[in-house]
Amino acid sequence: MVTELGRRERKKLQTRRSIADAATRLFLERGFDEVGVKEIADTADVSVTTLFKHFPSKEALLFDEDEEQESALVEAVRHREGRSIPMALRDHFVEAARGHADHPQFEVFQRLVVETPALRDYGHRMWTRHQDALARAIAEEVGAPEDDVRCAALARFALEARDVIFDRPDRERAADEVFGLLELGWAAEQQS
Amino acid sequence: MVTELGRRERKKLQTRRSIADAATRLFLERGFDEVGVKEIADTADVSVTTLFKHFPSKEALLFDEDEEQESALVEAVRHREGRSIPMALRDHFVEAARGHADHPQFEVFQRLVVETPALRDYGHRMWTRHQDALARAIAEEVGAPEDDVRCAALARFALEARDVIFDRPDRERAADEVFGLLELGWAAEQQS
DNA sequence: GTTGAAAAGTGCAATCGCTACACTTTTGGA
DNA sequence: TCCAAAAGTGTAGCGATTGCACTTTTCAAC
Repeated sequence: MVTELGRRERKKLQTRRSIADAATRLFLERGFDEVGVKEIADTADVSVTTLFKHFPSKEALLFDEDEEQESALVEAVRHREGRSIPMALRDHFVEAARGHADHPQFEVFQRLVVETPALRDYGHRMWTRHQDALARAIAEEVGAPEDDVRCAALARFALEARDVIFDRPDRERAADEVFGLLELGWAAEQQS
Repeated sequence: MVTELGRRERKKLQTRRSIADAATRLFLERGFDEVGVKEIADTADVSVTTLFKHFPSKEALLFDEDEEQESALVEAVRHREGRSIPMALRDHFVEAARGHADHPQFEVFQRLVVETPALRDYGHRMWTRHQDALARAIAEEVGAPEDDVRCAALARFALEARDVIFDRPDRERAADEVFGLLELGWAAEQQS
């Protein structure tokens, strides 16, 4: 079902992109706190009002399109080929980290986020938004009630694990240890 | 070493208290977003400048003095009388919840925090600040290096556990399940 | 094709949290 | 007694965000 979007939608997406692009470029060049929304709007050749019609906050300008992340998490739990759920999630994170290692832009992006408190917080909040979706996927996978506590906890822990692992030198080993912590407790009282 | 603080310190603490009290009262009466810092300052009979000399942000007005929480966490890990660390933390949370159940003011306070995104976020950020201290205490307890990954992960998970448990009807059972998830994985590869 | 309503964009004024600045008052100790 | 540090004040201002009234563009029904 390819939704052949008309000129209107196309233009809308276009201005949205041009705003996000301008913001990302300026932020990377000079730092989040050193760039005002006015300047971003000017660079993208739109009004400040328009900018805020497209994005709910200054921080949101940098975190665009993370719907893929959520579905990727859910997929990781679903198609896991015999592995336990914690191990499947571990692999998912490790692979994602490897994927990012390719693009050198990502390194700079991460650096900016980590070093700017406002962005660090916003990013973390966006990330943990996936908790419910992930918990539901896990529950469905093991036939538990949708709001099972253990599933919710595992989802939350897995999402938090990313940050714990992130600032370690050897991330792969860190991932092993952190998810290893969840593995046994999860296996007990659980069929898969 | 009782620090006999002089008139100056006493007055400072006094204005600080009167600001915090005014803020708390107004927030509880009308909601966080419905009260401006100007009004709080006026109520406490100080200038806005003075208010911000005592508190770093509007949110901080409600979360005063949580240094006790950190030491309580560390103590829970230290004096645990044979229990495993996850179980000691579980008990600590359950007891804390029971203690709060006594004061009915606390119910209202919690309600305000949970229902106000800005406060929810701020509270969570303050809470997770304890991660490092807790992780160090755990590491010291089991003789692991100060920055051990498993210790850091257990600390983070335990702190996050509070929120997972909070909105469940039967918090005690929820605590059992959530910390049970950590128990086995922690016990493996660990002497205590 | 024309037209009319919805959607996209604009510019301005205002709110609100927060900070810098220059200033007065208070206070504790030498 | 006196002085430097600390506490407090008022104003002016910044920057993100919103509401409002407005113009322009676009789509679709007629």
